[in-house]
Amino acid sequence: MALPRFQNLHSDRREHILEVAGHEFADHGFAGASVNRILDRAGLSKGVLYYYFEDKADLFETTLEAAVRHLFEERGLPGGREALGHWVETLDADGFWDALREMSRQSLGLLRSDLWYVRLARAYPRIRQEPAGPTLTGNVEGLGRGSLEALLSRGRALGVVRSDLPLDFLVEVSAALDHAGDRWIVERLDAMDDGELAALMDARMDMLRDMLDAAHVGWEE
Amino acid sequence: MALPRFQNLHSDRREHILEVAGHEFADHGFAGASVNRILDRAGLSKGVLYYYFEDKADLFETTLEAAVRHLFEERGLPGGREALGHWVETLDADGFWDALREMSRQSLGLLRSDLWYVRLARAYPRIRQEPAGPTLTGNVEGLGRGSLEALLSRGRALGVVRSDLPLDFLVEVSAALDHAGDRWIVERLDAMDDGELAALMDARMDMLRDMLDAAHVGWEE
Amino acid sequence: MALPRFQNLHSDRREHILEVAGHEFADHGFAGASVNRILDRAGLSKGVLYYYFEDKADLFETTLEAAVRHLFEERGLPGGREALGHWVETLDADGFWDALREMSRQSLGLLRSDLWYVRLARAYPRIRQEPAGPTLTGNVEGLGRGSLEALLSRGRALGVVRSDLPLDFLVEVSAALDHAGDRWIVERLDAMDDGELAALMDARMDMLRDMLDAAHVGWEE
Amino acid sequence: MALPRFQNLHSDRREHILEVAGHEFADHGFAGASVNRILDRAGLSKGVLYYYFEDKADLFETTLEAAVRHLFEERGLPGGREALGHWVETLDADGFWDALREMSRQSLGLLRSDLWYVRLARAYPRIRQEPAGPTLTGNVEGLGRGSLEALLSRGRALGVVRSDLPLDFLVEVSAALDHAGDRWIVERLDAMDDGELAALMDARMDMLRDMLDAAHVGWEE
DNA sequence: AATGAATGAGACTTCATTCAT
DNA sequence: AATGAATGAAGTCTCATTCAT
Repeated sequence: MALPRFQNLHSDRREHILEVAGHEFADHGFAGASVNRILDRAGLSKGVLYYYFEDKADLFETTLEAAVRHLFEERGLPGGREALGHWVETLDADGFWDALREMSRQSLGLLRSDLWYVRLARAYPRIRQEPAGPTLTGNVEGLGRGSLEALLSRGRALGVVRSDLPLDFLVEVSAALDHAGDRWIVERLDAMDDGELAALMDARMDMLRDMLDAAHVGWEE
Repeated sequence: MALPRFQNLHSDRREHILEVAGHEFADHGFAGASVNRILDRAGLSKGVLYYYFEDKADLFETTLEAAVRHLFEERGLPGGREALGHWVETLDADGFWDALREMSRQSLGLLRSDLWYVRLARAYPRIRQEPAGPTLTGNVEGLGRGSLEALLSRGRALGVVRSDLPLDFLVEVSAALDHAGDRWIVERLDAMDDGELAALMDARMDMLRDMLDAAHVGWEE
Repeated sequence: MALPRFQNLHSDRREHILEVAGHEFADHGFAGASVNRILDRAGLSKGVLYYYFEDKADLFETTLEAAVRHLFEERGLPGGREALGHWVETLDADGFWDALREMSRQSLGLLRSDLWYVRLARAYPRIRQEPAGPTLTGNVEGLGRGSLEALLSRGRALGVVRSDLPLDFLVEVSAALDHAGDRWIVERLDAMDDGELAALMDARMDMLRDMLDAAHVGWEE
Repeated sequence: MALPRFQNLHSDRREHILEVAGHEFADHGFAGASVNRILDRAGLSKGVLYYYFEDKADLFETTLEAAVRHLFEERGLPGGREALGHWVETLDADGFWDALREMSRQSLGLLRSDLWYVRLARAYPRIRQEPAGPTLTGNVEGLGRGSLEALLSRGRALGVVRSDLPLDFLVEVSAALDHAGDRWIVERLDAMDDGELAALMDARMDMLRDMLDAAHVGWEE
């Protein structure tokens, strides 16, 4: 994580660095991103990066974490795992699938945005798979998928999500399905009318529910 | 695609080049792969690669196509789209889900292998998403996902696969679910006993069937 | 010069090689021309070039010589220096400037052609100046500028060309003026009407005559 | 043009880079020049060139521009087009041909020099014609031929230079004649005594005047 | 007589990172 | 506290030429 001095930086400058880096990583992935390009575009000297960050991986991690924080704030959710947990615990069995639907809708909504942290979040599942990618600490990794994991965990406690499979597995597979659907839809966004879009979104949601439904039972963790 | 002379090469040597390249691309993706490393490991001189291939992208494409061909042969399936089509057409409604289960099982079986073409096939969905990736011809691209697409298309004709969503969408989402499940499983393979493995495999299959089942209707393409 | 076996080649094939090489050298100069590209385009094997030619420079020299020969034949002039000399000796003082005018006109006429030997001849003055260019034997070099040199020499004998400066100098300078004028004109050919073109051509010719006129006297060689 | 940091470089070092590059380009042209060789000879590391310049073309352009600037300073002329214009406007009809003679003499004087900027200026007309040459901005291009063009333009205003042909044409043709003459002379410099040299120089000058003289009239631009 | 596979040096360029100031 | 010049390895690709067959 960024060296402590980074926090002492004027917040405008800090944010600007993160923005430029966020776009670069979103555009080119981790390995493909160019530190030089980031520095150029941010109008920074070469040395400054290594003054504030350990290395490229550290910059990426810091940027990603900031992106997650921005996303939480954007949705009116308090940042951090704890606060998220509180929100999730307010859900009851009746509202559960609606909450999931809401989360699913947001993931698509994000696709249209050009905000750096949205773009980075969108690119993250891809970057995560890069062979030469940075080894992310559990912290950022957890925050990134925290919403979904917390939600499903709560769903299980409420008895509406299947418990015959490991929670991790469900999270992984649900996220993949979500992202694949997003990608497919967004590529054809211009060619679709609102009716088709709504139908696809609902179908994707139904798929998720069908997959996760508590009708399946039996796995003990 | 590779210059014609590549086909005239002694098959051992040809295969060796493909193997080395396959491992490199599987390990590092397209952009991350190093032509120099491939050349070194294959014991080739600096310039020879460009005697057989147009460029790096051509090498990748050729390697990928060879991998697909190997996979077809491995499974006892005749190569090429036509032959695949014939096989798919022999399926009837009763045998359909079993065929899908079989295909799904195979995708997992592949994960344990260290054969270059298996590793490359496994890495392909990831490479495909690289921002600076090579633009693949529809040919290779099609062959790679041909099995699943042909299968689902047949399933639809048999009335067992839902027709309320675009076929493409189903293919994309099914493949993503398949791969995500594979990845999760293979990372924990050593810590699982056979019972758990079988249960997961079946669950993944059930998820696929639930998603694709013809119980959902109404989308017109 | 090309190894003797080159002459034994079937004339169609020989001509084809020269044509492809001629275009390549005309397009890219000597250093910039790619032997590989020539070989590819002519459908020849790598080895064949070094079977018929010493090296790249030899190929260039041979091609250039063939181009000169073609040009002589095209103009209905017999090839070689001797024959040219005979033709020049038929000129008398009255016809001299007309012959020069004719020669000047032809140089422009050549600019419109896409024949390989014309293009090569056109490119030659440029190639000649390349620092890494081939050291040309006096033979080809002489043939290329032979017409002009013979003509001016004859003009001197007839008393119409100045003898106060070295012949070589006059040849060099006249050729440069000719080529520079050509280049300027051909770049604007599409934007000129026939009247302007004729005026320029005449002006260029007058310049040449003014430069060369025997009114200037006194240089002893 | 060179990245701004190049201007901040210590002037010795800057000049040294330009000198090495100037010699290299003068010796081998643009395409033939080797960036590696320049780096080696200047004692620079492999990457540093791209820290100061965009690419090879940018290095060339920068070097050329610096050469032009040096030449202006050398002749005691203020750099830039404006200043040149002022000087030219001081000429009157009587002094015009003397000024031209002076300029012509200087062009020969330059030929003896081994200064990098002189050599580059001398090589420029050749480099300009390279098929794969860099596309030069009008700025450098203009400065290089600015003197002659400004001079002829002034000559026209004074009524001593012919106006029956496009100014561009006269510039192009005069420059070519000048260069060809220079080249011829310099190659034989050692074998000539002062009298011969003076005679040739005068003759070349007379040729130029004969060509350009206002005795010819009628072309409207 | 003719091939064509193979060479390896060298081309231009980008990279993440360091370090003296 | 912060800079920015400098590094040098590695990147992909092209080149003219050779040589065993």
